[in-house]
Amino acid sequence: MSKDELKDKKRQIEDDDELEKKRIKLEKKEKKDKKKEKKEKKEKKEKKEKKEKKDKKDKKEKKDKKEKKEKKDKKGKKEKKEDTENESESEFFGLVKGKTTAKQAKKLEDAENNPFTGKKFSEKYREILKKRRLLPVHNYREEFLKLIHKNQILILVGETGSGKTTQIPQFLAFDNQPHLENKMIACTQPRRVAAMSVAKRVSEELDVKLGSEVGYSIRFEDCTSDKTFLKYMTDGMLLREAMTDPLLSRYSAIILDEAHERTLSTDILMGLIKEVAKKRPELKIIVMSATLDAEKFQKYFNDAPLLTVPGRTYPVEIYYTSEPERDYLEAALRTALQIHTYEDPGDILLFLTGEDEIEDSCRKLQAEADNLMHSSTDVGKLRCIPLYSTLPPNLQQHIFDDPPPPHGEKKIPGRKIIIATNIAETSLTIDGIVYVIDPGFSKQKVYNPRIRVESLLVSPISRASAQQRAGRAGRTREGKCFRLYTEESYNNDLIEQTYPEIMRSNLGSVVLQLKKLGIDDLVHFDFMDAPAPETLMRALEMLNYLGALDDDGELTKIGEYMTEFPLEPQVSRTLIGSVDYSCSNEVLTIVSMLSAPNVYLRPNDQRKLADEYKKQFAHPLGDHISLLTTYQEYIDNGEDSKWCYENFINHRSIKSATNVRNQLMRIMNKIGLEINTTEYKGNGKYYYNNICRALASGFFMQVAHHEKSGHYLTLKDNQIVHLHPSTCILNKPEWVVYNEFVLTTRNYIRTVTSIQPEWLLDISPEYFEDTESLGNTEARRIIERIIKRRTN
DNA sequence: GAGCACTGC
Repeated sequence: MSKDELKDKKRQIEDDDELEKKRIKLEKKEKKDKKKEKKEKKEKKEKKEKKEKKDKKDKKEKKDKKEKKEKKDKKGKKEKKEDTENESESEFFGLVKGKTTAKQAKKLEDAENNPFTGKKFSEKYREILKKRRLLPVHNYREEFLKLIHKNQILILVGETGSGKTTQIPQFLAFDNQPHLENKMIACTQPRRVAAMSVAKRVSEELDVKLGSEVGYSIRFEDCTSDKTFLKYMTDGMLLREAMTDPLLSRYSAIILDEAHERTLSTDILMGLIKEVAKKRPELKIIVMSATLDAEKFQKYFNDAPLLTVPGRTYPVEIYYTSEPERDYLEAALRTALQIHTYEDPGDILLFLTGEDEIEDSCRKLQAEADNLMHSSTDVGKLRCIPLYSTLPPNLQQHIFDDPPPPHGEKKIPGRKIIIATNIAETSLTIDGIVYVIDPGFSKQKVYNPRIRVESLLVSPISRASAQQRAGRAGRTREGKCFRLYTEESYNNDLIEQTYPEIMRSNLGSVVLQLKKLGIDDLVHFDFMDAPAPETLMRALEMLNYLGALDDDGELTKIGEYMTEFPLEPQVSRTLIGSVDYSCSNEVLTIVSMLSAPNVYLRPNDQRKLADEYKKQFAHPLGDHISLLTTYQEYIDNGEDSKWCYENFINHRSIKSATNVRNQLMRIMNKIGLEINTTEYKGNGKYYYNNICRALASGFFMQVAHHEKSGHYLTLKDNQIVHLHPSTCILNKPEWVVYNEFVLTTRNYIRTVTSIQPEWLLDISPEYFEDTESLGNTEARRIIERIIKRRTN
């Protein structure tokens, strides 16, 4: 095991390097291609550029006109007919914007030259085109066009394999012709990889280079140019853009894909876009979803029409248990062995809830299956493969391995079983799965606004999830899904849809974003599903204490700054505050480390050793300083992957911290926040003191006091908490700030740093001066004593 | 003396 893991680790590092190399190669290649193209296209380009310049001028004029008009419209609510008339004048090979037909588009697609580039179509293009036309969505092109001509908003439901994500934006491009107006079509995705890979695919389908006419935009990477008219992006990225351009004026159309996933960003975007639609009647909006929950979307978007496109999947037979299962783990493993013994060849996908559970089950099942194989000549080999997000990518790759070869004299074929978290329900599709085992549970985030704690709870899944899971069995041929609950339970106990994230989260950053978007009345904001009022109140209250909102609920200067950072409010407040404590350079590092996934590796069989290595970074003041030291050591050692490996540091994680750090630093420069540092003298007392004060300046609402009774109590909520065992703090300091409250077997506070109570009163007198709210605690009496001393 | 469903800016 240990050797394997070490190997895997090495491989992981190598993989990273290889990726880097590949990327460089690609970049080089792209440069070469560019040169070639340049030669070939010089003449054409020049002509085109002239034309484009002209067009741009025209467009600018139009824009100006438009803006003027919009202003007028605001005042007098004049009709906007003229606008659309102007735009329909621009022509695209005889296709009139907003009036095109599928036949016309087909003709352009079949032409000699690419209508978007003027370049001759490649052979590859024609091959792909043939396949594209076999996609189910293709039969609905005309219908789609008719609907989008007549309506501003369209709901489109397409099951897996319909081709909606790749085709619909292209269908729209021929009709909407954003390139003629220097505008873009945006298509949002909940995940980065999806945005990247779909953009790549579509650029091939349109026979253009990725990043030119078709591009993508995700955090840390903007792969677009001024030619781009079709942009795939993460939903969070579009939301970011909306903060500086609330009318989304760069876009002529917006497609929200995977809307059924109801991420925080999609939900906010939906509310926002509904508003923008009123102000921009020419903006086209398509909301795409995979489930049959379309009615809700229709209703929300003022009874928008619905287009349903069938998918291309195979039927899946569903089996329920006749009695409820007491122990879903035991039942899952039993079912897996039964399938392996009695069912036809085909791989299995088993859904469990978390890393530990998966690793345990893998071991158990592997042992039992091996036993079975040795004791019976009718059973083949079973290979168990774990899958969860924190698994290194090279280990994740095993899910694509071939099943084990036939075994024994009877040549019984082998089978693989993938034991996965919810990652296999949304993010990753695995082909070749024929059997799905669904115990009906997943870990879900829940938020308790009363004690302001988010935690993960194993909870029953929704019917929509159950359907999604079952569907995983029918991607390559007919499959079977074994649900480890009764049919009655499915119908009566499971909820229809998982509650959207917005109803299960701390809304601090959401509220801040909405304020920045100019939404003043949050309580009456048109959410598709409104969050609990108490959650909103908690968020407003917190932002007020942080100084991001004034007492009237208006965004302050500090609040403005905070919205610039892709960070939780407490964290961005800390970063801004650190400038005043002359340590923004160090705090920048700390918050970047907090943003990255845990950097400390702890391989199962080397835990003690790993802990020993971690101690070299430990600092008596607390874990935040340890993070700082770790990062500084990493930099001092040349950002070396070997050094990481030898010191049990996750290279990928710490590399992502450097990425985040660079981004945050750019933002600080942009808004004019100084990057400063306190001179390190002697034992560094002032240096560290300032850092701890800065931490308290953002996290003063997350303070715990070590009471004489021996345990820590959080201030205000008076929860009994324990220092998380991963902490580097040995002597329990009397006062601490914590980064995270984690609720597992006990209440833990994680990533903890020692502070002084006097600081708290300096930082936020209004939060602490109301000492009654601190409860009947020692902490309260100490605070009261300090106040008294100060007034004297 | 223990964990971390999954994402995103």
